[in-house]
Amino acid sequence: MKGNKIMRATETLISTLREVPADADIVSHQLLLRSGMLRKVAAGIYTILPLGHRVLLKIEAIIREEMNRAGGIELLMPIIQPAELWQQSGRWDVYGPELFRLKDRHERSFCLGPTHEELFTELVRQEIRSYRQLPLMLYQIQNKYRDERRPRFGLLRGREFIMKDLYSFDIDENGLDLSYRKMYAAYNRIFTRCGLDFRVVDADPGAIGGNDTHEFMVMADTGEAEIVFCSACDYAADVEKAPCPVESQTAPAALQPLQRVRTPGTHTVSEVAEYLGIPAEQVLKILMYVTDDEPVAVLVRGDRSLNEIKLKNYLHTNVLEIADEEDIAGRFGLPQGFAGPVGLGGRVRLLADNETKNLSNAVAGANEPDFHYRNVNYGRDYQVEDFADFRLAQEGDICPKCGQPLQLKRGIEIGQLFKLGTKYSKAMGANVLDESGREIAVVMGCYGIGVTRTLAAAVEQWHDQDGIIWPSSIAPYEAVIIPVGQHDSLQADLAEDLCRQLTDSGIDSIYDDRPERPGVKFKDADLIGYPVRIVINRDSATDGLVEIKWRASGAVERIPKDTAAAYLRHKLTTDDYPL
RNA sequence: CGGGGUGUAGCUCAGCUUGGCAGAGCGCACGGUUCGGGACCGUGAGGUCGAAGGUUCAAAUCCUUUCACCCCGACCA
Repeated sequence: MKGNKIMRATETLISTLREVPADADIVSHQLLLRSGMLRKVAAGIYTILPLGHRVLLKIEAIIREEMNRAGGIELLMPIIQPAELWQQSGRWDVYGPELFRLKDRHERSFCLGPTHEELFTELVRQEIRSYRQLPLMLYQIQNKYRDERRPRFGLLRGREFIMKDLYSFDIDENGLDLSYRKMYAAYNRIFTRCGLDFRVVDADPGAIGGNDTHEFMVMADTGEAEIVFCSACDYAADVEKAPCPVESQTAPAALQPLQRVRTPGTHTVSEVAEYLGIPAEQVLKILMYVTDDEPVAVLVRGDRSLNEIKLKNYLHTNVLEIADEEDIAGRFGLPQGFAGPVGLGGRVRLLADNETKNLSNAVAGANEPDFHYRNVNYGRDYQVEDFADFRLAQEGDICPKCGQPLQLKRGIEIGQLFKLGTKYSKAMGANVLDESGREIAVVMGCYGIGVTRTLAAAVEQWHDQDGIIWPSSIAPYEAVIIPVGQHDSLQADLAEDLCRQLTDSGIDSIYDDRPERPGVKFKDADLIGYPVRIVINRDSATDGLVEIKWRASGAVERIPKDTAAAYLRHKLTTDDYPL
C-alpha cells in the first residue's frame, strides 16, 4: 500500500485539556474529556470527537468481523419505533419513564428505542415463513436511548449509547443452544481482540438449565458490579446472583439451656458480639422487611449480609423495603435491635437463610429492650416457615462448582447473552411452519454489546496517572511521530517521511506537526495514549536513528529509521501488547 | 424519585459570610526570546456572574421562583 494520505495533527482536531473538568468523577470520563475524545452535550449525552471516534470505529470493526464470522448478518433499524409494536409485546406500559416517548404531528406515539426486540421480532414475523429460512442471526450497531433517572459515569451510563445487538432465530431449543454457543465464542474473541481483561459471569446460575444467560465483564476497580470468581476453576458470578452453598458442618455442639441475658444498649450485631465476647457468626441476625402485602422477618448469620434480590425472588413481591424503626415498632411490635426468633411464632412470617439451621447455641434478640438469649437453637427454641439461600456471597466463600475459596473483584458489564425463548415471538405472533406443516413460534436469543461502554471500560482498565494506555487494536492511532525540533525542516521532513513509511506498511500513524514545544507533545501523547511514540531529533538526520517509546511499559529503544516500519509491524502484530 | 452540592472568561476556580469599579491561573491572539516532559517576557481580546422576579440609592453577593449540572441512595446495561 503506497501513496496513502498521512495524518497530520494540525489537520485533525486534537484538543486536550490540562485540567480535569469539574463534572467528571470517574477516570474514564476524565481521561476521555481531557484527551479530547469526548465532550458533553447534555447529561448522559455526548459528542465523540475525532480521536474517540477512531477508537469507536475500531471497536465496531472488530465486532463486525466477529459477528460476520459467526454467521451474523448486519442490517440497520430505525431509532424511532412506533408505540404499537411495544403495545403488542406488552412493554409499552411496563417499561416506565425510562422509555423516551414522543409524538408526531398527528399525535401518534413513538419511542426512541432502548432496545430492539420488538422490531426484530416484527421483521421476522413479516419475512420468515418457513423453517427452511432458519436459523438466522441478524444484528445491527445502532444508537439506543434510555432516559436514566440518573445518568452518570460518563459514557458508562449515558442516556444515549451505541449497542451492537444481535438476535438469533431458531426453530427449537437445540438451534438456540447452537446460536448461543456461537455468540459465546464470538464474544470471547471480540473482547480478547480489544485487549481487555474480562470475565464471563453466570448471570443467573440458579435458573434451570444452568447456562441461560452470561454477562461479559471487564475487570476494573471502578466497576459498578461486584463479581465473585473462583481462583481454581472458571466459575464467576455477580455477587448478587451467586448461590451460597452451605459449608459442610462440623459435628453439632451439645445443646445448652436457653439463657436470657441483659445486653444494654447493644443494637447491632457487632455490639452484641463484643458485649458478650463471642464471634459475630454466633449471632442470629434478624431483618424485617415490608412487602406487597405482609411484613416478613428473615434470619441470617450475624457475620453475613442478606441478599435482597434472592429474598425478592423467593417472595415474588414487587415491594421489598427494609422496615424502618416505625415499621418495626408498629407492624411487627418489636424493639429495634433486640428482635429475635424466639417466641416470634405466629406473630410474623419468619424465613431463614440455610446457614442458620446449623447454628447451635446462638445468640438472638429476646424481643424486649436490652435483652438477648444465649444458646438459641432451631427446633427447640424457634421454628421458621422455610429455609432457603438468602445470603449475599462474599470473598472467601466456597466455590459452588469446585469448593475452592472465591475472590471478589469489581467489573463493568460490556456484553450479555440471553436466551429469550419464545417470549417475544409468541407475544407478537412470529411463527413459522415446521417440517410437518405445523405452525411453531420462533425460538429467539438476544446478544448485546455496549459499544460506547466498551470504549469507556477499556479506559477504566488501561490507564495510569499520565493518561490512557490503549490496547493497540483499538488505539486511535498506533503510533505518533514527534520531531523534537518542529522548526527544523530536516527533522520535520524525516518525521513526515517516517509517518508515510509506517502508514504505507499498515501502521495507523499520526505525525504530530503542531508548532508546540516537545514537552507539550509528549504530555499529549501520554494523555491520548498512543501505544507507540517515535521521537526524531537533531541526530536522527545524521545517524539515522529514531527513538521508540512504548506507552504501556515505558520501554525506550533506538533503532534505524528505515527499519522502524517493519520492526513495529512485527511487534504490534505478534506481541501481546499491552499485557 | 429522596438526600446533599455546584452554577462567575474556553478550562480550573477566587469573590458571596459583612451589598459599593467583575478577578486570578491556565488557555487564546500578537511581538520577542526560547525549543527532549505542559517555557519566559511584553501587549491584548474575552464575562447579560445559569434564568426570571423581588428587596435596595446600589445585587455576582440578600430573598423568592425556576432551570441546568454533579455526588450519595433507590433503580438500571
